[in-house]
Amino acid sequence: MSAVRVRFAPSPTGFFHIGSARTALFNWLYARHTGGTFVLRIEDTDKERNSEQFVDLIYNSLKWLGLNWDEGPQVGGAFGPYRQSERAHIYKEYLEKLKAAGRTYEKDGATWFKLLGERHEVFDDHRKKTVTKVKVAPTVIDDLIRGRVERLEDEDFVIVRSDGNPVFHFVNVVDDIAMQITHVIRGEDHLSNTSKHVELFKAFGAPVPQFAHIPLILKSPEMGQGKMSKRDKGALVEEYQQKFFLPEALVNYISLLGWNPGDDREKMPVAEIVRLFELSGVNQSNAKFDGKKLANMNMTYLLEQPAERFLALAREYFATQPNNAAVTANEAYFREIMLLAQPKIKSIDDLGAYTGYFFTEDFAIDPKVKEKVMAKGDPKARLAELIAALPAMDFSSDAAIEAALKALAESKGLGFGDYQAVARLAVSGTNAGPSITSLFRVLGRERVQARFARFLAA
RNA sequence: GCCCUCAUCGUCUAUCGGUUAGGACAGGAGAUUCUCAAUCUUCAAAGCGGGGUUCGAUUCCCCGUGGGGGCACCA
Repeated sequence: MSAVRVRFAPSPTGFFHIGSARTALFNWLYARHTGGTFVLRIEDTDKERNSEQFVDLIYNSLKWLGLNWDEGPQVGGAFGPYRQSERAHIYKEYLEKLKAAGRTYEKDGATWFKLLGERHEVFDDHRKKTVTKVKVAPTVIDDLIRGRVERLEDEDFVIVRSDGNPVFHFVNVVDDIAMQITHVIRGEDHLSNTSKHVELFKAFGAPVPQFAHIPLILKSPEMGQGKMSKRDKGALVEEYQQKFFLPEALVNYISLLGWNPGDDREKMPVAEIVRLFELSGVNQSNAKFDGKKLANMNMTYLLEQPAERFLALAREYFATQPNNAAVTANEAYFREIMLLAQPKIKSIDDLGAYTGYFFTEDFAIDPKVKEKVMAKGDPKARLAELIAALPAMDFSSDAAIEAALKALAESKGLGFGDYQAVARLAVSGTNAGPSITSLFRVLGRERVQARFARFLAA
């Protein structure tokens, strides 16, 4: 068996979305699993809709996801160039082969691919025009995921437009031949096109690659009906990058859309996915995208990040935030706060909201929380007692603070909770956060004291 | 309209003809806790319909139905 060569061939006509990422991932996984070659090819033949900005986005998204390519733009390879806009001479050469074989003709200024068989005219009432049908046997597609699929390809089709530009079906097949692609792994939306491609491969006398049409990713029920498109919220890889999702969490999640390891495992390191990935394990039905499950996956990854990685991500995140008080904060202070936040947040981009009050005295008091806290007992009195106790309190550790607070509560015949809620509100403006003892210790006596006083005065 | 394709909890999925149809996310309840999360326990939740084949079908076949995709001088 010859070495596996797969390709991911996006067209830079829009943003890079989850569906593209999954197609790229499955190609990459298969290449890595088999020790084959993963080729990146940019299908930029549609001059109208292409943009260099989208080309860069493809590179950036793939790199962010960790899907490195062995051949393609930026890295080169023996079958370049890897952008279709630079391969015109190759298409010309292949077109000549087809012409020489008598498989083309000119009509309306375009070049058409000629199917073999008897011709007859027929009126197509859906398209409302007369078309020429060719009497042919059905094209057989042997698909690694779908099984045997037959489709009647019975009309000649354009391969070079009247403006001289070759069309997708043609360049796609030429490139797959020229780049010696062995497995075409792509979305099921291409299954109907595949009969055209198979006929072209045969016309070139080239071996037909193995096809593997993977199921599509559909909108989640909240997003509506149909396949997920670039316009859907949450559909763009870029969004997750900007929200500082962990790329390995996204990769893990999308690997589970249409594939599974054959047992109950879901969270797996990518190396394990590579080890287990088989095309035969890819299922046939479309999957709906579930942002909640992705978010959960991201959280579980976040929880187990080593401190240094988490801190690096946190710094990257704060660097993009307009309020950069956290960026200029004392290094040790920043570190301590972030490590308190890590086990609590669901996503890196919660960090701003979750830790804001550590970095400014001008933090908001949540009115709903305030109402709730102030309704129970006599919180102002508790706060006054805390203020009185604070100067003598041992701030050296969480345990010391806890002991002091418990002693205070006990001396008044009250519970820890009677002090905790109001203290937290005064010091952070919210009811969510690290333990009150950590809050005291990290903020320090002076800040706590000042915030208590300010809260009482307000 | 024509062609292709798919069909298990709300969602992602397991099941190689015989299971109390399992797991995960989301949801409910509880435990734990100084709050909020996390965590743990627990509850609810599925074989689209109809025919076959078979001793026995979620599983195999057919027909419906429903979903998805495609039918360009887009990719």
